[in-house]
Amino acid sequence: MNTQISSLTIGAVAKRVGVAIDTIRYYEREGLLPEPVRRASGYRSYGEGTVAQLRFIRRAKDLGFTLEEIRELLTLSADRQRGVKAVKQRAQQRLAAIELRITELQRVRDGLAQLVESCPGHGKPEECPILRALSDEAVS
Amino acid sequence: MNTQISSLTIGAVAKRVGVAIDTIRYYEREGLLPEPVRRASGYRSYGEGTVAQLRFIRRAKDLGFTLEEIRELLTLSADRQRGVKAVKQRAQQRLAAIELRITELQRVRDGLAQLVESCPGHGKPEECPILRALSDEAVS
DNA sequence: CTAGACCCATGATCTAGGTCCAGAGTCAAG
DNA sequence: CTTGACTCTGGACCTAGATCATGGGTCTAG
Repeated sequence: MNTQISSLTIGAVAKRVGVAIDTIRYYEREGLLPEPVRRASGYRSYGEGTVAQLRFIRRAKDLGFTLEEIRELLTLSADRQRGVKAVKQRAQQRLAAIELRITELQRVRDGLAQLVESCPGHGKPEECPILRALSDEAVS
Repeated sequence: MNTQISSLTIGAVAKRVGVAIDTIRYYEREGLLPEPVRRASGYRSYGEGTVAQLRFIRRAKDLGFTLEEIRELLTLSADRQRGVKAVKQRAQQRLAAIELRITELQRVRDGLAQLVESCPGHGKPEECPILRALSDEAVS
């Protein structure tokens, strides 16, 4: 049960997860990874659990969580029972933030698309709708 | 034609545009605003043109242009004839980048929404689909 | 003429998430 | 036992877009 099956160097972990060595040490400093066991030489020694945790971190980051939020998720996930509820809440918050951002971007896209369409692509700068829109008041 | 109608201090310009004084000086350093006329005291003296240009910058920023891109837009808009075409191209590029970003975010949203839906919000952490998804391999 | 608001230049600091470097020690293959 | 790859710590540096601090000069209303 308690057997230390594998012992990976930081470089091996980095390669498996596809992340830089410096990033691993950085996450450790930032409290996203626990301080690993050390060999006599001072080298960090990792097990497979670290690989999984590191993948967790990268995936959460891909979903747009900040490292701060991920640190919280990790704490929550360690809390059996109460953790799950809180994790779901955080995920819902993240979801809402993403949806808001999408809506914002769609507004921006629509505005910009209209400008691009209405610009002939030649003529005087003062007749270019894009430049006019950027210079004029109304921004909606 | 050449009359210096108004003479605004940096603070007055800042208030009109709704931007910090430091930001104006920063834009000047970064080459987004021309170096203004100075009073005998060394105070910067601005006309209405600067207010318009500053609003241009803020609006472009709201559309997601970087300051670097805005600097380019300003240069292009000063180039009569050829400027307009290039401006339109930049706007189209920006548009494409925004659309790509929207698509990416939609993918992320869909993934996260599915996780949230499938999580009961209670139970053991190892049964929570959110935590499982973050920990497990498949990321799609 | 003075108080308080404003402005000046210069350089440091901030956020986020890392990346890079120097100088020294360690490991493993041959 | 050497050589080359790897790792260690501590701290500096990076991007972008500002923001803040310091210590001083200026403007203007009363």
